[in-house]
Amino acid sequence: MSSLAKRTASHPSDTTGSAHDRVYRALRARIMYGDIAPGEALTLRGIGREYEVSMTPAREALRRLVAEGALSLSSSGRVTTPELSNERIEELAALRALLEVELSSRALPRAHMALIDRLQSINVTIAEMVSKRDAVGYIRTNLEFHRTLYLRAQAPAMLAMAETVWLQLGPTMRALYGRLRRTDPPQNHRLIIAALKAGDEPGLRLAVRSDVTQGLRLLVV
Amino acid sequence: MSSLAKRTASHPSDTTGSAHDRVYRALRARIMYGDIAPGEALTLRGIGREYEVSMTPAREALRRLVAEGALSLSSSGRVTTPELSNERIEELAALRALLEVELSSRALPRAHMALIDRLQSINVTIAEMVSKRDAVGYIRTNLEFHRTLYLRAQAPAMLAMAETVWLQLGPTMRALYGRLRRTDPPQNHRLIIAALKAGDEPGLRLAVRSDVTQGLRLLVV
DNA sequence: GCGCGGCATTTGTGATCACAGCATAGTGCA
DNA sequence: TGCACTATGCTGTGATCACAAATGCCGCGC
Repeated sequence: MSSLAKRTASHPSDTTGSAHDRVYRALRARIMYGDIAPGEALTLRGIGREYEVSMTPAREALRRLVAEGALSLSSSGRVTTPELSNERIEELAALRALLEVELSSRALPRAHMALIDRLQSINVTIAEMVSKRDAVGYIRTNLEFHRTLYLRAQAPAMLAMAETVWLQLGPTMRALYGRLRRTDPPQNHRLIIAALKAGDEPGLRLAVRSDVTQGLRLLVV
Repeated sequence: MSSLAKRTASHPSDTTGSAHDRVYRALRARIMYGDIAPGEALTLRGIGREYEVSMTPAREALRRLVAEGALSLSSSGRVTTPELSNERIEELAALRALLEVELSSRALPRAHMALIDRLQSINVTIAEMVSKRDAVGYIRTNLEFHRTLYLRAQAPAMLAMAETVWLQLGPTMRALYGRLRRTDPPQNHRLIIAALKAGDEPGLRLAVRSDVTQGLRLLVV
């Protein structure tokens, strides 16, 4: 409901590229950052109306997101944002651990001071989001922290897979960060930065695994 | 060329489901099993003519495959099967190792005798494909071996990711198995089966890693 | 023989439409 | 008052068309 209003207001009117791609990017960001609740239905004509395109580009954007696992397709062709089972959440968490530990490990030898500064600055923004109770902003900035680190791994295919997992967890993540009350500082992020500074690979792997796993553990009811 | 003729002849006319899904499944199988050479171009109208559908389902099938990384999209919208760089091949091989070692490890405690028998029988078929010099059949049966094992891991999201990697490597695989001349028995598969029988997890991880990595090493020119 | 410019064809994109299936709300009956 | 059924609207599917851009080809000039 509120997301509908926000959505229309906050459209940056990104007119670059083709229509279906514009719709795709907009929806992808909204899903990955938890702006859409699990179980919400998306219709072709609704999307088309919202982004001022016809059904054709809306359909392409939706099907692409379905192909990436960001949306689920009912047997009758209806598209909704998925409600994940506990087993699926655990599996996706395991995938995050597997992929992101490897990515961080590959990024470690290339981590200069400039990168660490950048990560620390992102951490400050995360703390702001926490204090503002901005769930979407929190998720977005948190993932930006991870992406910034993993970009140094020079492994585009692996990073793409990790982002696909984030996308699948997006709608569920919102439920998580609504649940955690305490204004916790990103403690695991500090451990990650410390391990990067020290060049401590085992420590880095452990810190990344903890950061990725721990939040999602709250989700498993 | 020859694949064009074979394609038309070997269509099992799978009429189940919607048109775009039928086209998608057919193309996906052909790509994954190396029936299409790297760099080959696919056109909307061409696919439509070939599978007797209009441009709309053809476009959906192609875009879905592009979303999964099975096909690459040029800046002008042209769709071709990708020609992978060495870095990309190495990265995908690393992904295969990462995912499939984990999958096999999860499958190990659930591996009954029936599964092992099944794997051995698939191995026999692989040997037949090798002796028949049937590259597509070899790749298909080889992947069936892996899929049969990983299905026991009860990790659908992880298996889907592994299959996505197979899909991305598909067109390149054909070039590989055209290159290896010797009629080698699937030695690593024997090691995998032996480790399964013995319940030897470290041995299993090593055998899977070797099997996945070794073939692709030949590809890196 | 080789390179370059212009044209015809092919290609992807997006809009629109007809149609069939599904969901839901409303109605009638017990 | 409760429930079953029907009908209306809504949804996805696939075909077709108009359009613009890019490709590839052919011939001309050097």
